[in-house]
Amino acid sequence: MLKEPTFVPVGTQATVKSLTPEDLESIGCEIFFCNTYHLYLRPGDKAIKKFGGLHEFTRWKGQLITDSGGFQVFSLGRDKNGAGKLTRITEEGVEFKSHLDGATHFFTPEKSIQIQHNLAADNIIAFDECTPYPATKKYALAALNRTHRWALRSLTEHKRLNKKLEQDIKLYGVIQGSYFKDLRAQSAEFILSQDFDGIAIGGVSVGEPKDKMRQAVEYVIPYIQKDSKKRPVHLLGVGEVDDLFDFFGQGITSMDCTLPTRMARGGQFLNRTGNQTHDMRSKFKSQIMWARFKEDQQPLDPHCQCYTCKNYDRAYLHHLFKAQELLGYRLMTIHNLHFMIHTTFDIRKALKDGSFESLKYSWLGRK
RNA sequence: CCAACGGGAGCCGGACGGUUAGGCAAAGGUCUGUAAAACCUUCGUAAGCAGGUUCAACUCCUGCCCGUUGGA
Repeated sequence: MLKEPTFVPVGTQATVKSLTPEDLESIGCEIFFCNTYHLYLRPGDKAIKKFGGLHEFTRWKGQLITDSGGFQVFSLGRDKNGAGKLTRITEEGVEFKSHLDGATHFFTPEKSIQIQHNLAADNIIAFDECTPYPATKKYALAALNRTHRWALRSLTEHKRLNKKLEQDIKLYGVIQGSYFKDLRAQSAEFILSQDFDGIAIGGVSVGEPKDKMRQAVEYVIPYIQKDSKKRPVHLLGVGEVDDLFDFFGQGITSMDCTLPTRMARGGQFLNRTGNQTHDMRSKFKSQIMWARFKEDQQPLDPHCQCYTCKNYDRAYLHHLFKAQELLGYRLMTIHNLHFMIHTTFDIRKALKDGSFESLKYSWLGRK
């Protein structure tokens, strides 16, 4: 489990795209996030179980956490370029149409937990519904209550399997409630009252404005801070640079996000000094393919100590991306993850020695 | 010298007597539990040259130029 603020890279298909476990280790990565739905479809959780689980399969020595498939209820459930929805939700569970071959699969909370035990990450997540945005209060409430029932079913199945398989996997329950203060409160109280090993906050960063996202999280902060068991709290799917400061400072212990790795593959790199702007969304990022970097001999970020910045300049990265060379993706992913993880390390340190507020202000220019 | 085919945007390229397919490249943007090495904008008023036919020519006709291939 994660006791200190931790940034969790996403490696949906049992790989953080383009990186080896050694790369991850050298970046300072302690844990990454795999996906139940994707690995169930391919190569199949049974196949991974034969190898002794994800650790053996991937050769990754650090921690792992698997998502339950709950996010795919949302992401596959929305129309994508008119391609149509791939899910159907009932009380029993969720029917998925595989994005790979269109075959129908049915996920229940029990099934998600069974798959996750087969995958055997250190930490797993209860099956939930990531409610779309915007949602009516009526729908959000119905989805919330269903997610709570699924949480209990997940918990029961999880305990049964931990005992049966003599495993010590940790289960996170997920707080939902969309953007409604009372629903978030209700969900926080319910999830916290149950015997989960960890608490997750879900249903944010699904297309809403940033201030709404921040507010939805802040609705539940008081509850998690009062948790007598002092359990770790994972914020699902959040991880822009300013989010690290906003949430790690308030008791969130971990968050995962695809953004640093996905941005890297699109040529965008994180840096502290790149943009003269107060817009947090673009303040810390630049695009290596910008014409201005064609002959730039500086590293991506002059302050960065990552492998990429210590060895290569922007002009080379610019070239690699223009030529769509694979090395570019790898070097850029190393940089962006290093940036997120080491910024998180700085936050850890600052929280311990009391300098957090000034560190945050120096980055964001606000409290 | 003869013959066939061809000549279009920075490049590739289909269609077609009337509204410039589509790519690539270029310049920007977007993304928060990865259907994502993805997606979205913008930008292209171009037709070897000279004439002709036509209300209208990238398209049809004539000549020339250039290229490829084959032949003498």
